[in-house]
Amino acid sequence: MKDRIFVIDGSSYLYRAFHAMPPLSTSSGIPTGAVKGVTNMLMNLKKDSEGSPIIVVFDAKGKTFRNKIYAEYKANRPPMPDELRAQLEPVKSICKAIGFPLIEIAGVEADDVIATIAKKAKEANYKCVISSLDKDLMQLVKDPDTTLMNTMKHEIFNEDKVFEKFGVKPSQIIDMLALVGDTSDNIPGVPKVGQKTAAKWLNEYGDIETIKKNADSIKGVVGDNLRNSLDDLDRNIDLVSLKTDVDIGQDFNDLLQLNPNEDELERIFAELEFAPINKDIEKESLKKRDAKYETVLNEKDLKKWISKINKTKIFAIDTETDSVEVVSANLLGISLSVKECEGCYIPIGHNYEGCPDQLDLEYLVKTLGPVIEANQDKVIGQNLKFDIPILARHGIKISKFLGDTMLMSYVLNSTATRHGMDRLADFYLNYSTTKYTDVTGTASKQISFSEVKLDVATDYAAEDADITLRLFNVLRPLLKDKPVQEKLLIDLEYPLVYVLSKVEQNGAKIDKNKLAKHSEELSKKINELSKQAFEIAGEEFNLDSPKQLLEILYEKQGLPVLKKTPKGQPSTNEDTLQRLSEEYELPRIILQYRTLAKLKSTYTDSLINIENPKTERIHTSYQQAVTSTGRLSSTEPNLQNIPIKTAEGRRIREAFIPEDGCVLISADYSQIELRIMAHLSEDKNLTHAFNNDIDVHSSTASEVFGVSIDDVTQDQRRSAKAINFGLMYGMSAFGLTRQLGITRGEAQDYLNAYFARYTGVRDYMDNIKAQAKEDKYVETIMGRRLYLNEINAANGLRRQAAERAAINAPLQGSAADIIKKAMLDIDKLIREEMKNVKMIMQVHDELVFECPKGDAAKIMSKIKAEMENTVNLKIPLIAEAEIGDNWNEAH
DNA sequence: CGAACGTCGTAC
DNA sequence: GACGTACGACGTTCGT
Repeated sequence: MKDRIFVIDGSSYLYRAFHAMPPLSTSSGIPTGAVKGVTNMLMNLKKDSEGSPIIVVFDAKGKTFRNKIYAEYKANRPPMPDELRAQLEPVKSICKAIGFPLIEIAGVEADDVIATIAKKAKEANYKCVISSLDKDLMQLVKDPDTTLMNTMKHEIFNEDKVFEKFGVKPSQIIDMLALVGDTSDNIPGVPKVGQKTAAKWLNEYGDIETIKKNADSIKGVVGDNLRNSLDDLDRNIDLVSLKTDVDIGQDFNDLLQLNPNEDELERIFAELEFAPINKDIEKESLKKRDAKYETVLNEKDLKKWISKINKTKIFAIDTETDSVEVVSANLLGISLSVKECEGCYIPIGHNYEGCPDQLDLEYLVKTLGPVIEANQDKVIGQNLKFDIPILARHGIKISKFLGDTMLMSYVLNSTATRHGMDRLADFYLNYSTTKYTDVTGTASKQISFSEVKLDVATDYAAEDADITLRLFNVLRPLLKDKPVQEKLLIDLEYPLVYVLSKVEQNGAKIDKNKLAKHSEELSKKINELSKQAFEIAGEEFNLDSPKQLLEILYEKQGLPVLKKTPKGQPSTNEDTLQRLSEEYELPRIILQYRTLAKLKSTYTDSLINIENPKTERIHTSYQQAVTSTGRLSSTEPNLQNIPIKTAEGRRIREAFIPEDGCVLISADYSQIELRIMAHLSEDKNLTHAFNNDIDVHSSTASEVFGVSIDDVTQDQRRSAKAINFGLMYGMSAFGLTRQLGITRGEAQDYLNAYFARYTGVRDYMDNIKAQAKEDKYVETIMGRRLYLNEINAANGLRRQAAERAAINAPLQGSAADIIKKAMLDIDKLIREEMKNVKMIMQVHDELVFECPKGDAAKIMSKIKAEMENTVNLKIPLIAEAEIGDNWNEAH
């Protein structure tokens, strides 16, 4: 048996790439996302194939023999989207230029060509690997020398694997497909028969002929269906059986040659503005195997790397630690990379049976530390907000850096992918990284990184530095094409890394006793409520289980079903229970139970648990590259959703306290998103209200309800407030109906009245939607972009959701930009003239500080002024600040 | 037994 | 289906 040949279903690659990739395009607007995706996949396969022949097959236009058998074949296929059609020819050109033979035969489907090639390969003594997961092609695996491969996962479908996946042997695949049918090809199967049933029958009877003979012994509706479908089955078999005798128009041996045309490839890449990708993929195909990672264990090797750092223009750094807690993690090692595919790991804290001697931490800090510090403007990393403070605590101070790949990716496209390194490597480099849990294990079997053997640790850690460097080299040119976003990155996000890091490390002090006492009280009330609920229900059940709850409420108690969840279950959410509780006791108790259980589990208990034993404060982690709009998010704990609306909830805020002798200052932007709406829309009425410091909701009420501002009732103001908020979220009349408990007609009247008075807002909303449809993105005042892939989607629901996001993102995102800038400005103020002030929290439009009692009034007014002057809008920005002995008092 | 998903509820 | 952005607790389901 000779070597393998690979066969690619080009059309399926194209569709997969089209859906997997973001809608990239050239500067002139030619779509290129799918081309890039396919190119990456081809290059990847080329690398994996180790020089074996690769053949690419495309579907050609025209009716096939299947249309003769069955006129409706593929009749319901939607046409290829224009954006994809435009990328078909470039993909083919690239295939040819890379040198892959390309087959496309009019009136024959790609699957039949592939089947024919597989047969010819067999005759020529080749193994055939088909890069596809198409279930129609699975029938070919009946030959042990033919396999299918999931290229992304390097998973091979042989006979065993097919059986595992489909429950039948490859030789039974045709029969199974005939029984089940195929909605996407418009082939009707036996009604109510899916893969499971078909597999059951085939395992029992062996093949479709025997099933037909025994059709009478199959019971139930499916049995009837089968007996009614017998005529269709023969036709289906003909439809799903692949032809292996297609005239492929050329000699098989000619297909085994690679005919690359590098000049042509370069030309196409230049035309598609792919230049950097070309280089990287070429390198990629060479280097995954060749990457050289070394462990630095002695002074001589360390000196070598020090020299490399001094000579290079860019180097990547990454740290390994024994914990993810920045304030207490111990450094276990540092990895470096100065050149793609090269890297080192310098362990200092590994500790296991037989571990070689490592360099001393003190020595490392003394020798490497100054070199890193002197070369800090060459430093790049992935999420340096973690590494910089760790290094600083061990004596290596990096006070500025060249780049952070996580943030680069985030400003380029906040929604293209998540921005963890594993995802970025996959997305931008088509590289599958070694995962942390691959070397440490998971959960109960997890070991500390310090126990990971040095060779394994080196491969993992040095790869991290290497990949960071490679990512940087790919991302930097992409950013050069987007100077506004690059500026946002360098002027806002990078310096913010230091501020966030400091806020996280400052942490917030909590009154644990107070929380514990509160928790105790909650327990008692929760127990009482549970008892009451069980009494009414007549049995005990888990109040936390929506499933059990709906059985009790709707089945046993027979309450009316007012609303269902998206999955069709009767809903038990707050809204529904609220309405039910007007008439019934049980839902009212459950609502109370929920409120208290939530407070206890999510807040009191969890805050106590999460206090850091070393600092006796809680240190949240701010995520700088998570939200689509540019906001921060906060985890472990989430400090951005601490209760405020109810008195019981506010008790949690009372447990956030200052150090002895200090107070808390809370400063929050007043109506910042509405002000941005006024700024962006230049709406006369909205602008007037803000310019004259008129309460904006009262002002809106006065306009909408046509009364003088002094005559606005509480109820009118409440309605106006709902309208103002709803508008920023793209809310419809329906949403307003629910919010205010008014009729649909009334809600529509309100909205009509609003837009009649606020024409600037109306025009802004229309314009931003139109602009989004044109550009596929919207921008904030600082040029942060949110790409809206679904803004032109055929699916109305998704399209409308994207339209609402188009309205909301510039408002929410601009507010995020502004407070981020305010944080930088205030941090500067703190460093220069208020060293005794700590910034300790950010909650979207609010900043919380801790400072000595005596200076508080002065500090507060400085902070307020800084926040109000951080940007110049067409309307004034107002910050409201207060001082308190706990967060509840200060806010 | 852990990962992934669904439902619910908290914030701005 | 109908209001944007998040995180997390808890239960359930699914696959190893």
